[in-house]
Amino acid sequence: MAAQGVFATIYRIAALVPRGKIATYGQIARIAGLQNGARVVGWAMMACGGAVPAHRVIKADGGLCKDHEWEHIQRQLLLEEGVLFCKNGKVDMAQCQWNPTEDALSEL
DNA sequence: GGGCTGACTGACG
DNA sequence: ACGTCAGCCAGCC
Repeated sequence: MAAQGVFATIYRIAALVPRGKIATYGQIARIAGLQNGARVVGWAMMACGGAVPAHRVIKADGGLCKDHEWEHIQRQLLLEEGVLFCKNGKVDMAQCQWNPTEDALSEL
């Protein structure tokens, strides 16, 4: 896989995230084969154009993108999917962080 | 064809 | 706890 670049792999992984769960940029990057390619993932999400549930991809600290209108949309979508939020306004990663299974990754 | 930028992360001072 | 530095890949000038 990844013949089209890490890009395709990232989309593939992001699409595997089930409804009501979330994953971090770094997590997806690591799965995609990148050790510190979180930026690539973030950029991929920006360019996804809705092709993948980018709203399920958040920062490692449970927060959304620092300052963007997208943050509001993301939070709203996550709430609709049943993702829990902490008092600080961050995602309850302990409950909603996606735990990728080997079976799911084998489809990559 | 070279260099900068970006929805990030983790380590260091 | 906060600011800075370096590392990854693809797209744009």
